[in-house]
Amino acid sequence: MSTDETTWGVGELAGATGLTVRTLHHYDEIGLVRPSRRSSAGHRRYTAGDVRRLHRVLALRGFGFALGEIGALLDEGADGPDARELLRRQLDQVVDRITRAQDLRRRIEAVLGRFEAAGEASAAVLVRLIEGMTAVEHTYTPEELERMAAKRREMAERLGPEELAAMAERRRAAWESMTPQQQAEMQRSRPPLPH
Amino acid sequence: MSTDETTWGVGELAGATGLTVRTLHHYDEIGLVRPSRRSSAGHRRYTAGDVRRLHRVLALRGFGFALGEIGALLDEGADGPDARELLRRQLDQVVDRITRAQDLRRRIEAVLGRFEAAGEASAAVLVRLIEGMTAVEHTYTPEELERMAAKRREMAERLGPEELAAMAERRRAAWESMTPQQQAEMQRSRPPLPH
DNA sequence: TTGCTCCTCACGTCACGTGAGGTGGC
DNA sequence: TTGCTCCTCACGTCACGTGAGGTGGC
Repeated sequence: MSTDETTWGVGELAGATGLTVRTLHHYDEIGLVRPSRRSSAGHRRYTAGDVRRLHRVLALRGFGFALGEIGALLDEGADGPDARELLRRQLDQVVDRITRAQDLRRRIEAVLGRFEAAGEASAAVLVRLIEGMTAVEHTYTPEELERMAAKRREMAERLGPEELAAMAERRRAAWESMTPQQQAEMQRSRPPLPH
Repeated sequence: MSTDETTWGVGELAGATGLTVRTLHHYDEIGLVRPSRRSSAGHRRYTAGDVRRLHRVLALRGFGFALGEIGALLDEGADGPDARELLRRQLDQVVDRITRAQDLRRRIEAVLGRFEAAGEASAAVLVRLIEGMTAVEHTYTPEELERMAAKRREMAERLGPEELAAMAERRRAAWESMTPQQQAEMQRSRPPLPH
């Protein structure tokens, strides 16, 4: 049995996979995908086995795993990470990402609607609109928020953007008149700010 | 008119906002929110105006803007960024994030289902399942993919995970038997891999 | 004197991007 | 000899986290 001598250069592989050469260098550096050979000039030579490993890496990467996790999954002994658990955690994270992104989307669309309704397109107007939507909401329970949201939707049909901005301004002024302790009190139920 | 002398310390403000002290230091460093004063000992003292600015920053941050964009929005002269455009771009990005996250969610759920149906819970099985789902799909048109997906769903009911893994293995072997040029040819329509 | 808060460096994170300066094969 | 690909440092990105070592007010 002689070993199969077909190997690929880093540029060929980059072209075939859509990766950059730098990315392949990186995977080599961190030990994720190492070319089994080097040419006499020190150039990386990837064997069929290396290419196979690379494609597993890319498949796993497409599922959202971190490079470290991918390495652990591919190199596992009996000790490796619990694959099932890892996958479930991935799922939880994605679901969470979806939820928060959808929430953000609704908020952006709401502001965008009011913003485009406003005659003036200045950044100041935008800031006030966003300020108005953000400031007090976290203070209330979900049910209260729902009622307020409904009320606000209703009002948005009667009031123009300027009046809404004025209201936000009043809320802001109220907030600023509080001591930090009172502010903290109002925000107690609030989780670390979204990222 | 005498200036209002009420000021807040960095710790107070951190407590009230849920930020860390380090975050406030960071915002100071990059010039986003600077305390107007320092105590004789060099401690940061935030005025009501500073606190106001901080809250605008947090409101904008909650809408997904980068700190640099927030600074530009708050400090804009007539030259500042086009707020409307910025907001629209935000929306586009979120919509895109949602789409990709939902797609990933479906793929994870599909693999998770097959994985939990499989008796063996090893990482190797997971890798093969994911490999099988990823490898060839990018080669075909959306319609072909749809047909294949239907076929696969149908087969998944008849075949066990081992057989599916064996099929993935055959696809992989076929892929590896190609030259990089042929592989590139097959992947030509494929965008840079998802991140 | 003991805690507590505050301060300023300064390196680490994650997955590479982007030059900088140089060498080898066609 | 000219291009082209390849090489190895090594700093930059983004929004902070995390000590390290030290000072000031109650």
